[in-house]
Amino acid sequence: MTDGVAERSRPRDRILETAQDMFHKHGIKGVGVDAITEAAGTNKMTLYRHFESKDELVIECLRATAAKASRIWDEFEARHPGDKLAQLHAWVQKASELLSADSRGCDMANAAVELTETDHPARRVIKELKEAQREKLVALCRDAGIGQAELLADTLSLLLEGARVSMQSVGAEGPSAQFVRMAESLIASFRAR
Amino acid sequence: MTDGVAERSRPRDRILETAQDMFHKHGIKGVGVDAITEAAGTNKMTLYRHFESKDELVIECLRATAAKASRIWDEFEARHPGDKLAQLHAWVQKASELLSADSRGCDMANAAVELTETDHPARRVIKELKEAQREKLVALCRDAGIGQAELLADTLSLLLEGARVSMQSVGAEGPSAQFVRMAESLIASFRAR
DNA sequence: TCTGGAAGTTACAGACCGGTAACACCCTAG
DNA sequence: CTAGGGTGTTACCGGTCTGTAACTTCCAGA
Repeated sequence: MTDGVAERSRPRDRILETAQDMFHKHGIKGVGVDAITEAAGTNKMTLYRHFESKDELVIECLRATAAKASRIWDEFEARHPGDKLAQLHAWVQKASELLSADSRGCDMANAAVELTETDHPARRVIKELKEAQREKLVALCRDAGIGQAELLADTLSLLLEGARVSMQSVGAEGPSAQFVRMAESLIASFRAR
Repeated sequence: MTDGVAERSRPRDRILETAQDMFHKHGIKGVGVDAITEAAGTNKMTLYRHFESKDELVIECLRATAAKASRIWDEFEARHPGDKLAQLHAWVQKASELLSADSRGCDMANAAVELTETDHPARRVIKELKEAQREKLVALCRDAGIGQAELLADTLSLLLEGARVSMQSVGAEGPSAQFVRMAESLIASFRAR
């Protein structure tokens, strides 16, 4: 049967895509490799021929997710070429849209919550990817002409991260409902300084 | 052997305390009931005589955690009786202290991330407890004489929630390092309106 | 048409999981 | 001293987990 994953792509790609989706929805420890391969229309042996372990698969999924996020940033630049302030507003808008569309939050943050072993191989990858995203937002704020760019970027980061996790515990009608308002008035106040 | 849990309390109390600690450190799905009972210096049968299932134990742990948090709020009132603004600053201070002391974040939010089944019995408890905490912070902001009390409370909530989860993915040197500064300047700007 | 590698199949190992049954023990209240 | 409830012990159930072995099937390219 088809599972939403294109049937005629290569097994490795199907596994990666299916795993991303299932890890996102059910958590990492909430999904077994058997379930992934079945949903991907393949089998366990094929998974282990392409990924040396479940942990390795998790890491590849996180990288893929980060790559998708990166493509969204490209859209900002494409839609508002050179206009960094407009891109920052677009970031807020897009973040809000993703919040409404999906209540399971950020895969990397969720993974960090689930994978508690301090030496888990995925942890350093999570940290690297999150740091890269932070750098990007700081650069965007700075290039948008904001003075305390790091502080604004970090505040926006925490707001979004908080909105994503709040969504999962109290739902969409909780504090996260006001995210856009908070972010926009924050940007305004930083621009006024 | 002793495990930090008082040896001469009742088994039920030892189990509850140990489970809280282990769920907090290693996550819910990362700890088995065997490990809990062993660390609590008792056995599985005794656990199941006091709690009808692991899920039920999880719920009791969350309630206990919320009760501890509630006691912290009592301290605010005790230390700054009647002075709600001082209590709000104390809230910021205390939040920051807890952030520094422990990088595993909020048990309820973490549980919400781990327990993805929408009908999991713990989810409604999490929602109730989180909503109660929200109410408290809103009331504190309002009683401190702040106009848009709900908005400030929700913004502070998201900042703290974000700081707690950011801590787990990027560490203490990430955006969460600026939490106090963000919170205080936010309070100041709300007071100025 | 032949061949070699990728993919599928089945079965299994070994560990862990939540939860239960049956029974022995101990300690305290009467 | 005795009875009984709380507790400890051991063994087990059925299920799930990650990961592997051995074998078969399929299909594309030479």
